[in-house]
Amino acid sequence: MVAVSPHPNPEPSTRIERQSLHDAILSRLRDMIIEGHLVPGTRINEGQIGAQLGVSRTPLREAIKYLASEGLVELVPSRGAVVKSFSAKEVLDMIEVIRTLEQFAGSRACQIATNQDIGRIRDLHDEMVACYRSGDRLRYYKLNQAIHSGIVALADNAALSDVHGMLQTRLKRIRFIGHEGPEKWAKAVAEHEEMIAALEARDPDRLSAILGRHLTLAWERVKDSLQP
Amino acid sequence: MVAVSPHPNPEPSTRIERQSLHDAILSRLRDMIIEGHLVPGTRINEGQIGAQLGVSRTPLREAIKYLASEGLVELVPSRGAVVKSFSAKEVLDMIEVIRTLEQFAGSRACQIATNQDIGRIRDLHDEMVACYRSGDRLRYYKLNQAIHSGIVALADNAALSDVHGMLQTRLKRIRFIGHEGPEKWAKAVAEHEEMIAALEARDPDRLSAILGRHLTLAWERVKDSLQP
DNA sequence: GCGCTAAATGCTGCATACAGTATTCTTGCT
DNA sequence: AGCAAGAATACTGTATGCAGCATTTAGCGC
Repeated sequence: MVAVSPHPNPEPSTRIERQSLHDAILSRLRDMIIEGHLVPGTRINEGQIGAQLGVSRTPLREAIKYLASEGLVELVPSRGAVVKSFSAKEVLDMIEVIRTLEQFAGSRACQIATNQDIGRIRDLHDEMVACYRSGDRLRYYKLNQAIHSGIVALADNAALSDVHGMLQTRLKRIRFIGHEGPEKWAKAVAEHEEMIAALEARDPDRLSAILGRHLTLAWERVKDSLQP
Repeated sequence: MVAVSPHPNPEPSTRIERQSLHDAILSRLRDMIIEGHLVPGTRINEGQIGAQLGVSRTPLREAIKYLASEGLVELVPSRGAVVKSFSAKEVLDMIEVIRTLEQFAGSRACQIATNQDIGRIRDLHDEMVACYRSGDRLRYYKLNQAIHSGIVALADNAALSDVHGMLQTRLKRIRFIGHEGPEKWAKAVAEHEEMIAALEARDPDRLSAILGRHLTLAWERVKDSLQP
């Protein structure tokens, strides 16, 4: 059983030719993992995926090595790459590191962000709230991520954005699955509102506290859908 | 000018055949970067390095992609990989993230580490002090790193160890160069002693404070040898 | 029918070959 | 001599081929 895609032979529809092939393969693979087309625990068949993407195994293997360093796949000697599957503890660990990073970022942001920077986050937030009201979950999800990345970016620390982005990417698949009930969703939106307010008030302690709570909620949202 | 190695033709002495070729190439490349044989800013000539290592370009390129994700090299389209060079701000940013991570790790360690775990860190510390007294800088340096990684490991958080290790790796080259004067070195050793004491006392606040100071010292130690 | 062994298949890991692009060198001009 | 344009070289990016290992399948004995 390979189960690489729900569509066994879905025409090589999504061929690749834009920009750098490496980057293109990379994002396609990431998407396939995040969206669940590549199920955790399954081996990546280079021949098959290569054919599906319309590239030879060489650049595909290079992209896989990159993903391995990102932690999305695991390299098993003589058996190629396996889509990494995360235990509940591993997910919790990631969330706790993200919490730490975002709290640090938030404090910095309160110090150095310009009003304009904060305004841009507020705009994203307003847009996200609109998606919440209209029930547009996918766009909500994207904007949610953008806000968190945005706050981290306000800290103006490349290494911070790097590691935060890496952990976010690892979690994307988990978050992508989880669909919270209406109460938790409402709570999440309310917390976001508080976050933005604390940021606008440039109150690092308040921002830190609310970010902490928010990530605890994120954990509660996904924890039940995970293996021990 | 390529300037890949100080020795233009140093016999292909260090051929590779052990374990997984991928891992072997990876650590060789990391060493070459950390030890300065591959100077920041220079392009990596796949043919030359491949010949030097005794492997073809294919697995070498795969390893390079891995290093790119680790942030040790940068991929430039149609020009291959360039050894990443870090500005002073980037280094400072990394150190601040490491500080945040280690403080989080330290707090956790105070809560969950066993006495035996802490004892092992103490042993490393004692060994390091011995190297300090005997002036064995290289071993001191290695043990220093091991202690910091060890404290992070005590937090029992894989994601934390991951990102901490990644940033440590990026900084290794910088640290490798910096040779502090006797006063700063003595100060560093004294701080380490305090760190271990705080850990043994399981006092997270004290440990956090000393870790913070220690990393500030690390910054002061290297900042002058960096470009703006 | 069940388990074991051996052949056959499939896949990974590495090397090589080739095409396209950047870089360097050369040549001719001012 | 200095500069520009074109040729020659060198290197990267991708595909393909082949050897070795893993897995599956077929055959055989019990």
